Amino acid sequence: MSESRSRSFVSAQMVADRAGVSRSAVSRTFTHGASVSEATRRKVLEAAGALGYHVNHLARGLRERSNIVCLVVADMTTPIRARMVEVLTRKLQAAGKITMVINTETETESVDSALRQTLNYRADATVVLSGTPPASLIETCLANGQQVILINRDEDLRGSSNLGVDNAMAGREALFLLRRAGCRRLGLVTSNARTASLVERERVFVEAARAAGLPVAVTEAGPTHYASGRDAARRVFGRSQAPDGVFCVTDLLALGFMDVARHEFGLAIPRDLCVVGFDDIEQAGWDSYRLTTFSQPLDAMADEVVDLLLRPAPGSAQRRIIEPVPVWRHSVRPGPV
Amino acid sequence: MSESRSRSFVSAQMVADRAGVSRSAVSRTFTHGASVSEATRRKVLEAAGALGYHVNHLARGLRERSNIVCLVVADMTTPIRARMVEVLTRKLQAAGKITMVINTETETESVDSALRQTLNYRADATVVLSGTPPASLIETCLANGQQVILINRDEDLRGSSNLGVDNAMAGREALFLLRRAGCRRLGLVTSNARTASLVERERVFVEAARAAGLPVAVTEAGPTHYASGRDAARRVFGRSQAPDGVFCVTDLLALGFMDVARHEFGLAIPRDLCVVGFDDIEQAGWDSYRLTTFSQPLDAMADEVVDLLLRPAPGSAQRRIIEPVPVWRHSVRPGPV
DNA sequence: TTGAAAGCGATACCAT
DNA sequence: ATGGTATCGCTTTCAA
Repeated sequence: MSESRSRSFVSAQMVADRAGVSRSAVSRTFTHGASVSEATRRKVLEAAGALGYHVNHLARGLRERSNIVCLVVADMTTPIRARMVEVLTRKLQAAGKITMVINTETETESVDSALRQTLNYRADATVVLSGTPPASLIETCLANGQQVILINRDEDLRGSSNLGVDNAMAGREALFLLRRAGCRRLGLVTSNARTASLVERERVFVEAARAAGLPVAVTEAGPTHYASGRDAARRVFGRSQAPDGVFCVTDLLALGFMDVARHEFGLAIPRDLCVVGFDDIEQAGWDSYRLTTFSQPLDAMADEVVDLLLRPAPGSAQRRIIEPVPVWRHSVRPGPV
Repeated sequence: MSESRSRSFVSAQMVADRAGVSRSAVSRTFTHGASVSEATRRKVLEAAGALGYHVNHLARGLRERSNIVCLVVADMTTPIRARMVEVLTRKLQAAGKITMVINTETETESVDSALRQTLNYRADATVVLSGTPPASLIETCLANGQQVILINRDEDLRGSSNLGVDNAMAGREALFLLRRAGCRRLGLVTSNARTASLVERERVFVEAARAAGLPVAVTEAGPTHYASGRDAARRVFGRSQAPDGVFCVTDLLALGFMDVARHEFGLAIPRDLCVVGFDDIEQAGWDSYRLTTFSQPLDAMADEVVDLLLRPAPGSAQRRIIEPVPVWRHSVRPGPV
């Protein structure tokens, strides 16, 4: 009867009518591990197929978990972020979750409204890749039984789970690499984003260098992009005392830095200049760059997120640090010239 | 009372109880353009704030549109795809929609299950960026009142709206550029993906060249990635008759191609070799490449998608072709040597 | 195994 | 302007 109207979703009731069974039978057929006779099951499946029935997860989510996970992210076109989104959506999907992406566009824009959306859609969890959510809102998410997972945020907000890479290690290791290459005049290039991760890499690198008696010229460029790396290089090599070893806190910065150093100042890498990056984006491996850098173990991080989601005890908010892995390529000499 | 239990979402009823009004009043307060007295409104808002209430969009979606849009996409880490996803999520969000991302991982993997998810969550529309959905499923989506928008798919499936760039124009223009540069031995590099877009660019380029009396050596590499461009270059320059003008159907292919041509075969670009790409990914503009290419008008495409969604007459499935815009950089000479 | 019925949370319609 | 009620589609008791 009512199926003829089309142009609207088909419900379990319609399937039940057509199959000549009760609405409950239909529900059971699609609920894993429910008891239905083979005969009923077949009838239901047949009717469902004919009608094009699909279980309404919205309605299902009314009573239990929605299986929705929100991803709050800015700067999605950045290679590293794109990879994070890809890995997360893929692994979440494999775990039976569906991902809602909330694009906060700029790091500064309020994550606030994003968190609210997350609440509106009754997401089981929110994964924050960008920005700093206000503590009060996190409180609200938690109070509503929603998990909050912060990635590379380091803000250490109570109740939220934190996941990040060991930035200190990267800072120390970068210094080690440059010193081993015999670099004497060190430089550090960072962006004006000043996120906790970036600041930490800078701090450790500079402090370790200072401890070794090597001062570091710090250059703060614009946003964490290729163009900022270029700008930084122009500034750095315009000065009298140009560095011969530079740690760029991000691959994108490093790539822009290298291009200007080479094409505008005629520097040979790694002969005249050694460069270390961070992230190991795909482009870092391209023949024109062959950048020595640190790879973020994205798979491991995504696995951890899924694990956190599936874990029965969400109360135990924790902080997990994952080690980045050094990737030696050719932008740093293996030893002094 | 019940608010103390926490660990569960707060409902309109709780807010109503606390504010001492009816559940309807709460609903009205949050429905745009409903009539509530200022006094009631204030009481509701106050209670809602205290309780941390957020309208349940899942429940709302039970009766009317869900405002969910599904994005079916593979190969998300690819710069062009990442940008598409970014633009779409951003513009959809601005239009009051929320985006669900379904990662189909590989072009070949069944878009089938993705479409089903879309149906499960009662998405108002599905935007397909990758893969070829089976016609029958599209049928089902449409029958359920869901819009289907295919981007750069060209499969021309009945009922779905199609959006794409003018690949023929790019093929023709690429040839024009290379001929003007005085190239005599033409080459074309494509991937084994053989999507409609890629095939079309190839077809038009080759046919136009043939018409002009210039044969084209076609090289089909692996997937549409940087590594495939490198492989192609190795194959192409290993042969006796190396080309002096090449159209790579994708920037990623072009970049890999350029790197090998330069670093492994010592070719100077554009002196010894001219290269044209397609997509205008960010890296194409980097100093190491300065690739002449065509830019996909992603903003316009996203606007069109939003427009399609908001349009009252979804019955009129249409096909919109948008012109890519040539981006002249330095991988092609302005004239003969 | 099966069907009837009670929610889940919100909105639209109807009276008031 | 306000409150009561039906309804959306599903899952889950509870009886039979």
